[in-house]
Amino acid sequence: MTRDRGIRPHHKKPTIYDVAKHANTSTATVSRILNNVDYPVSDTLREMVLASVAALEYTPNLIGRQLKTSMNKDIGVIVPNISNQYYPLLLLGVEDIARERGYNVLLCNSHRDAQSEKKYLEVMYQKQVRGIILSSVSDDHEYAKSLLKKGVNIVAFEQDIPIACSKIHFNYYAGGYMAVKHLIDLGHREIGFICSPLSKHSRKKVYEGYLAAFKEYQLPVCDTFIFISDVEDERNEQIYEFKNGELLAQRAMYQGKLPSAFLCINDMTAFGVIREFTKNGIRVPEDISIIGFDNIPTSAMISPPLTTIDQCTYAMGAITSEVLINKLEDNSRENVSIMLEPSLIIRDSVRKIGSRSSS
Amino acid sequence: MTRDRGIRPHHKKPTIYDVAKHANTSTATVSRILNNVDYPVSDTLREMVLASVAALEYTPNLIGRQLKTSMNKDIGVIVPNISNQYYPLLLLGVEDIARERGYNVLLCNSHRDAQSEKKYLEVMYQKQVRGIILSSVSDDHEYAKSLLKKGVNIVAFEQDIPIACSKIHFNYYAGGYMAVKHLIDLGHREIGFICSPLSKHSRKKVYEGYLAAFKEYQLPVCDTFIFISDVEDERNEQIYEFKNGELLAQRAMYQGKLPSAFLCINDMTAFGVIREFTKNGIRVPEDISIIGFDNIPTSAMISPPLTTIDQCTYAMGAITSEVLINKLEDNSRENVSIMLEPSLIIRDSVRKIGSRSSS
DNA sequence: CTGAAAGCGCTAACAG
DNA sequence: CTGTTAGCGCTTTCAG
Repeated sequence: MTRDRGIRPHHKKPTIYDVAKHANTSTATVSRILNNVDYPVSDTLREMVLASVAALEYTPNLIGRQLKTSMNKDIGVIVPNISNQYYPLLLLGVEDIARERGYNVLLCNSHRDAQSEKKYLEVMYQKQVRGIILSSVSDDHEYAKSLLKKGVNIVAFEQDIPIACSKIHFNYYAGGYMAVKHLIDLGHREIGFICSPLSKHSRKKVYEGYLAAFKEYQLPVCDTFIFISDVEDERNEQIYEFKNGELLAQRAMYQGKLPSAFLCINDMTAFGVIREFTKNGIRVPEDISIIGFDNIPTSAMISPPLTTIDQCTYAMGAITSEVLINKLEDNSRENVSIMLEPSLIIRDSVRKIGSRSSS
Repeated sequence: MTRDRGIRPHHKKPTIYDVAKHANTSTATVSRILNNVDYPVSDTLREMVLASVAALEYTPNLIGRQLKTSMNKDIGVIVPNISNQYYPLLLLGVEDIARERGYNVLLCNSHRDAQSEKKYLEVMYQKQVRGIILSSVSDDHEYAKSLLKKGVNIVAFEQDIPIACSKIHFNYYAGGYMAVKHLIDLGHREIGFICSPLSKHSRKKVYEGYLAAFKEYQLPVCDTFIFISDVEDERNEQIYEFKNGELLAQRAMYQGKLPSAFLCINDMTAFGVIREFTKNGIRVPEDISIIGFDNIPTSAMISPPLTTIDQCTYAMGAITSEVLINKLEDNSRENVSIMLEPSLIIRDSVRKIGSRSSS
């Protein structure tokens, strides 16, 4: 006997039972029709059910369905902070692919707090999310590891996390190298480096690439042109990077001699550097060339438009999303480790210099 | 008799039944302990249950809980496009309050497509989301209205949507007025306006405020200084606004006489205007003053730092979130309509001019 | 203080 | 082709 739910109060949402009753059929039939399974249903019934669905304004309850099927179509994304211009682009890539394949995105900002990160991971797990894109800030990977063991799929975004999952990397080393090579090709020999603390893997790699280019061209590295700050402000990284650029540019100026070009660890820092130089009458690129890193959207919109290294952020997001969803839909897939390559975006903040700059 | 689920395969997640069995008690007790309800439970049992939870690494399944309780702790947010610098800030405000009050955010980018918007609304409804923050792009409000009728709470963000819900507005009119007043106070008399099409309410209001200030000061509006483009590109608004600024600045230059100052409809447009002028040897603010609108983060980081109207985006997000959650937790609350006021951010892109500029 | 059992809305055997 | 029914994991009466 069908369960009798009695009269449903008016404010309650209609369920599949209501539809079945209204169409004089069973919930099984309704479910079959609604899910478009290739299961034979008579046209008469189909029409009636569809009519009832419309009449009752019935909408399936995904919670009920999920409880039954354990089919979850969400992917969780944890990023440090979406107000950093970098992440929205990433997210857009993730979301576009997700939508294409029928997934929804659950976004969480960890605010660079390991506590928050863990809490969000927990919530996602409790919500039965089966796939997570993690741009982790935590040093403690135990929880992520345990999720993996529990069958959650994780794709690590831009980090060397010692857990067995797919990883999406960016070749920062090549980016640093490429930037310096470009400068050298344009005649620069004294090339400085402006950077926030080398506490992050990405920064270290850019720096290594920077050094490698000198070696490759058998050019001397001049330590006095390397400015690396030693304090970090995790709370407000955008402003921080900018201010850091200002500060180090100032320090460089006070020191006396300037190189003919600077590589900045990211575009935001480059903005600060350019601002500080401009303020002091040092023109970019006439007096000094600046090259950034990241290619955030605004880098094309400042004066002068910034020459920079593109990180193909959107594409990274799209690929990350794809790797994760592929795994979700075919668990036999192997974990992969993908590294994306930089490309040089030439704009107006670097100039060619004819001769070796006087020393 | 308790349902016997038999032996649970190893890969399956432990359920509350497993915990109960392991602790030699009932699911009711486990549930009570886990939910911290003030229900008397003996210390012995509590300890045993907690031990079992730990031993089995049990994590409650929120889907089961939600199906039972109809308690959903998500709030949906639909924005046009998060890659616009404006929205991440908004979202951060929304999320901070949400987290504080135990809610999670479901983010969706409508990409300014009414179809997408509706689809996301549907998905949210199906997921039993009870509260939605909607920055709508659709002209068809029928679906939103129907959701309202079905008990979903909606807060409309920055738009005059004809449905009975709470609304959060920004006083664009006052912003436009304030910007022009600032310019006038600094001696400017010929003040131009650069804007994308007046198809949006916000732009119209800024324009009205712009005009109102002239009236207030009994100054003539000079139509030849007003540049409003007539094509819109919804797909890539950031770049579009920038290019629009470049284009209209160019048009202004070709036309011959320039005003002493321009109000730009948003910071991105101002970036384009500044870029175009700078490229052509017209200095900001020495030769022409520029004031923006929005106060996006990068507006402080360009050269010169942009004087602009602050839209307190983060605060708007926080308030929106609060209004929504208040309603969710106390449905007797009345709908409110809140308007936030602009404030002037003085930086370096506007200069004082001593005398009336020669005509 | 504790436990049995009834469902929340849905799908999918399984039996006609 | 159609319908009955057993749960998915959880909370919460209700009865001890």
